[in-house]
Amino acid sequence: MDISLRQMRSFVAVAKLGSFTRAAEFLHVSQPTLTVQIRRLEEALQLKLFDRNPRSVNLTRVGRDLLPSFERTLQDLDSVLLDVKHVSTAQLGVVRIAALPSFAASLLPDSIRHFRKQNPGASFAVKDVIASAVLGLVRSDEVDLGLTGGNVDFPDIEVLFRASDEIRVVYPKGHPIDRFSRITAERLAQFPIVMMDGRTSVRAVTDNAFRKAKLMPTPVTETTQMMTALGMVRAGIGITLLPASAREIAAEPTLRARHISDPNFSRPVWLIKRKNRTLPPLSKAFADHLSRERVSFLKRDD
Amino acid sequence: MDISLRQMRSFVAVAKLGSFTRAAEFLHVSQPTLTVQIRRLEEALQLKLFDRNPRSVNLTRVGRDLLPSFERTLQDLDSVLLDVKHVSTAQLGVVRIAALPSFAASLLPDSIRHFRKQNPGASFAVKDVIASAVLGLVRSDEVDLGLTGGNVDFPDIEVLFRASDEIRVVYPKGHPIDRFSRITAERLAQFPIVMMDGRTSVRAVTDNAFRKAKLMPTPVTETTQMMTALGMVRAGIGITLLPASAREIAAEPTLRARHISDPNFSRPVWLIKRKNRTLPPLSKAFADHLSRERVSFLKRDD
DNA sequence: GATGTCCATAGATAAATCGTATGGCTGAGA
DNA sequence: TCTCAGCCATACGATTTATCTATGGACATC
Repeated sequence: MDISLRQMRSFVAVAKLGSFTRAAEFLHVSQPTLTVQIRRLEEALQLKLFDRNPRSVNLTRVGRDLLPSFERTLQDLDSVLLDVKHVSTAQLGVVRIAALPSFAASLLPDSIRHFRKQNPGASFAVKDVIASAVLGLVRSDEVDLGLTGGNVDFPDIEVLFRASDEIRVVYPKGHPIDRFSRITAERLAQFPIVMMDGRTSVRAVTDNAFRKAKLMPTPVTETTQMMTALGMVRAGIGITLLPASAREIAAEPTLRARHISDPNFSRPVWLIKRKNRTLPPLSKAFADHLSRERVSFLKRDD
Repeated sequence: MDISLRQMRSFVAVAKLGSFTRAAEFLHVSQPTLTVQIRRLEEALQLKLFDRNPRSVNLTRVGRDLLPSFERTLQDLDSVLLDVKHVSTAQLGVVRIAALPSFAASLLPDSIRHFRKQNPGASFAVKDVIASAVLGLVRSDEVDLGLTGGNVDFPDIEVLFRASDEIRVVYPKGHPIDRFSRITAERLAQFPIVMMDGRTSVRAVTDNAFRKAKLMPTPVTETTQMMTALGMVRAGIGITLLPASAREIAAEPTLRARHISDPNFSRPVWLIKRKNRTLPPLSKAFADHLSRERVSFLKRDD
């Protein structure tokens, strides 16, 4: 014989209201229902909980001792269930997302701001890590979503959304390249280029684009940070190639960033999750939000 | 739609064992039962809790977040229910009892010691107060049992047990009264008597006994404490009249205590409870214990 | 491609729950 | 003392819920 939550709620109601009839009203059930519930509870506990008289209902001492425990248990449970309700209706939750540092700095902040306008109960846990770490965090369920570039073609990874982050050429105003109306890989190769370090995903993309165009431009300098590359460009050392999403470009008002007429100069942006894993409602909502959102510097690949 | 404790237990079992089949074994139910329980729970919460694959069952993130709450709630409840079980089987509990100070010092300590030999889980809350306070504490449910003398004939008071505490005469060895084989009220009245204070229940009994015998013995001294009366007797000031239950008599090895051949020299001892109130199992057991127990200085009035 | 493992589904049966109608007890008031 | 009102307990039929057995379907392994 086991006890039920309904029995516990019935017990608390009768104890607090001191009457089966009033408790029945309160719980929207008939009075005999409560009689049976309490009797079953007493049978299960093998304890008399109430002393009944036609005139009054009184807790026995063991009933009185038991009341606070049951009450606390029910309150705890109800507060958990209320939280659950908010989670299930996507009113509350933590969106755990791993992203490449460039996306974490450019794409995510505005998206999160917009999303939180409509979902004030959303909080975010953003991990800005390199591409392989994004995959690792997604695989180990430490994050719900991953925002990354590179290869994501794995059997345990599902792509929710794909876009392109265009790689642009950045040069000082008045630079000779500015006179071309269309800028191609060949044109770029004619100028000294400040290139990103070989381990960065940007460099992987540009190297690949030049290889496809059968060109081998020589880097005049290599930098790890985009900010450093821009400093070089400002100083007139050369031009550079940076993703459109890079916020750093805006920090240098004397520089111009322009589109390159070559589809290879773009890196893919993937929103991924672990395959066969259900997203929390709020994370799902954020994923949908990202998919719907038109980000100026991203090209949608639908 | 409401959730049930069984659903919660099913959820925890499946989550911890990572398998519907193993959880079903563990809970001694069939596997489809668990499938249905979990589905119902998910419907009630409007949340997917598990990602099912034919090869593995994994908690979703919301499921993972929910698990500790449910687990804690169930553990709390189980520990309460375990306590309840011990209480219901009279293995555990607090016996709350109000008693006249004389009974609290004489009758109760040995009874409690014997009772605790058989019921090691019993603890006691003893209030030693005057008779009217005993009634008050019983009426207000602050104690389960009352041990008192005097009048207990009230409609809201139930007598569980009645005995008599014999009033004995106490005198120094070799005192002239010692030569009588039977001691009557008349014999007592021939000697100077150290009497208890008029407000004590002992004095009420002896006054009444002498009045019934149409005697008016004059007190040579009045004392409030039994110990003081005994000191007077030891010093040869007179004889005194004390209840057989008085432990103080044993402290004076040069004194003798003897029965008085007059049924009026005894005070009633009542074990009472509030009428229409169920006793906790352990308090009930103690009341039964008191009723069964043969106390040397108490005469049972069955 | 066959097989085994595991979860989901379907249908039948047993159990529990609930509401209506009714009975029984107690205390207040005539 | 009697009657009545108020309140809880009981009985019974209807509905819902829980459970089991049998079986289907998906995926991984060999």
